[in-house]
Amino acid sequence: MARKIKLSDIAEALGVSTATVSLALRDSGLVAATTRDRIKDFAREIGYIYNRRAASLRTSKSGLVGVLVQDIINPFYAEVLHAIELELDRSGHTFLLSNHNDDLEKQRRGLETLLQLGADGVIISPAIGTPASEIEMCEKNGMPVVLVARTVDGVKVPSLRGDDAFGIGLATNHLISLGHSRIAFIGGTDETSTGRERYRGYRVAMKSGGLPDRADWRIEGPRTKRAGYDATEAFLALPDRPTAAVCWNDLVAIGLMNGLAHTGRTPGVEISVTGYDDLSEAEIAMPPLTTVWNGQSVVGERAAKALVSRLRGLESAKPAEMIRPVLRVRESTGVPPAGL
Amino acid sequence: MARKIKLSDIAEALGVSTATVSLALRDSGLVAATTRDRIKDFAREIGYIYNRRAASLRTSKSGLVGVLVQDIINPFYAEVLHAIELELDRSGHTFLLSNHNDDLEKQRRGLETLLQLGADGVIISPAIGTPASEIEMCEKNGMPVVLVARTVDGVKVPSLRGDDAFGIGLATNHLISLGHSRIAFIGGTDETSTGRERYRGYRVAMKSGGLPDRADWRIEGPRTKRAGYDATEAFLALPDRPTAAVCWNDLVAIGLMNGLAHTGRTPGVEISVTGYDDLSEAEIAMPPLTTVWNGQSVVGERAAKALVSRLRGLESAKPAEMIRPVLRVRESTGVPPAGL
DNA sequence: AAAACGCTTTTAAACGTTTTAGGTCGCCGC
DNA sequence: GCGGCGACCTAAAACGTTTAAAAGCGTTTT
Repeated sequence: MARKIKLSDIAEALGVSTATVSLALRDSGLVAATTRDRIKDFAREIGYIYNRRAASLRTSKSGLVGVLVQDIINPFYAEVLHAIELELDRSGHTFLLSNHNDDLEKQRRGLETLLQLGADGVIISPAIGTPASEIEMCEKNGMPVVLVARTVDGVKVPSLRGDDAFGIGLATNHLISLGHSRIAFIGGTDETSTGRERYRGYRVAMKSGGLPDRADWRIEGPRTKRAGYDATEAFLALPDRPTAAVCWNDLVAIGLMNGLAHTGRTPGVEISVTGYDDLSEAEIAMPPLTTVWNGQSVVGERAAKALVSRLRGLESAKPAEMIRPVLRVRESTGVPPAGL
Repeated sequence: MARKIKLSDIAEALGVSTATVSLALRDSGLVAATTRDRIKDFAREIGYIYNRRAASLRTSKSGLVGVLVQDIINPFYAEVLHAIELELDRSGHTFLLSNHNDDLEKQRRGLETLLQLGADGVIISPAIGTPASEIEMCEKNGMPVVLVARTVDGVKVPSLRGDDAFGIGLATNHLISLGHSRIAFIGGTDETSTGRERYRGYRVAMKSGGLPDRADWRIEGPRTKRAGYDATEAFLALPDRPTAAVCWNDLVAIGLMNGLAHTGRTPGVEISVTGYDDLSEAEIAMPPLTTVWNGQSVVGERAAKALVSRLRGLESAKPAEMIRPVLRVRESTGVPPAGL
């Protein structure tokens, strides 16, 4: 590979100064149109590559936005990310993706790397147990933060997420109105803000429906298909076996439905199951899954917009915003089997 | 936010030169242990943040590695990415993820951004129709490339992928040995190297089993669950309806199985279905999916290793490497129904 | 004739590191 | 008392941009 071409090479070849070249390449009105075209044509011709590190050293803007989530494999995040990417593309930012797997140390390293790279801002779904100080550290160093999907107590940065308690309430009430009275809650953990909200939503709905919210009908666990599948046995062994299960998310629900099917039971007939998120997969699951749309596209889009507006210096008006979830009734829920 | 702290701030406060600080922070043996500790302690105390842009401007090493794939939502890539990340982490590189959705223009922008950022190298699963010149452009500009999952004709960079023709042969032969003679091929496209290889593998297996490889038993399409689901109708309407389907990947296979289930058929009994990839999901699908492990973890790991060794200046010995796939027999395949 | 003006271009400093090529100092052996 | 050595430290240039300030220049105004 030949030595890298730089502004001064162009300047020299064309008999102008680097300042002119720099301005011309950025379409500044300060340089004459003919000069500009001559410079741009020549630059293209010799394959000049703009050096962002040098530029950003000078301007202290990098055009980079970090995005840190728990797990990029989770389709919920994948949908959020897709929306974020679309929006950041539009505003000319490059996005730098990483996952932290709920590992605080890994998250810290990720944020530090972003700081070192001079990222203009970061959108993060914080790991379990993230202290407010971690977020403040970023802000203090001039890297604005926007939170998605989860929140951190005691931090005053924009935060975009679905109204989990309300959403789970929709699913629970739907089951109650079908006639179920024994309803389990499967998957997830109380360690996240999301977790506490969802479980709370379930308990509130149960209580306000005059039903027991028995702690022994709660099965905690990871938030994957595999976890839902693995919970099947525990679910079937529950005391006064419930006739329905409110699942943490669609993945758990689909895993559970597969598990039930493997034991010869038909989800939606013998056992009703609800999911959460409304992944694109929910509709074609077997049976199609009753679930709650969690606004992932809206969350992603607004988060990106909130960050971009902070970058432009317009402090975002609303520090936190809740997206209202929507119930999607399909075939995984039905009336409880006769004779209970 | 206060002005950013830099080396010279530390140097000044401690009455040493920036050179000493720079060396000390990087644990150079050139500075006395006591000085080093004093500097490092002070740096930590005042919250110094290393400026990588400035450093890399000087060293022309960025520590960044770009990873460009078709679609991060696809769990196949997700598993490859996971392996890559693990490996790059180990070698101290930061990875910069992007997807191109098989859009050549988007891929070009992605590569250009990486070049501008001074990425040390890139691991890419090239978009459909990527010309060799695109890859060469990167190489020419000092950014080494490693290909994963797909390859580009006429390019001499390391390339890591599964042996698709062989793998699909395993699945097809498995069906033939169960007694199936009418076998469809569902999903994918001939536009990628992978596509051509898989279809070729199917045809070779059919022919060598003495069976017809009818072109009208091929249903092309996207490589998603939804596409598999949507192909159900077309599959059921195929002339001399096949008793089995070799699917492009697990996603298509699971979609098809769900589709078949929705029409009241039992996959694995009335219709045998094979997948490809052996995603973690395959095992808990309903029914558990017979599929072919595509070596995604191995592909990712070796790709990262190949790139790292190129970065270290040891040109990788083998330019292309094929991972040998493995058949995993589960319950989605069985003997054809009696009376055909 | 000088001043003012508009348009275009240039000069030169700055951004925060790394690294080369010394410099200083104390000590040793003579 | 000097040369040499080792250990530690530093001055200064370099990396490739951007940008504030200034300058050049041809025309017009005063």
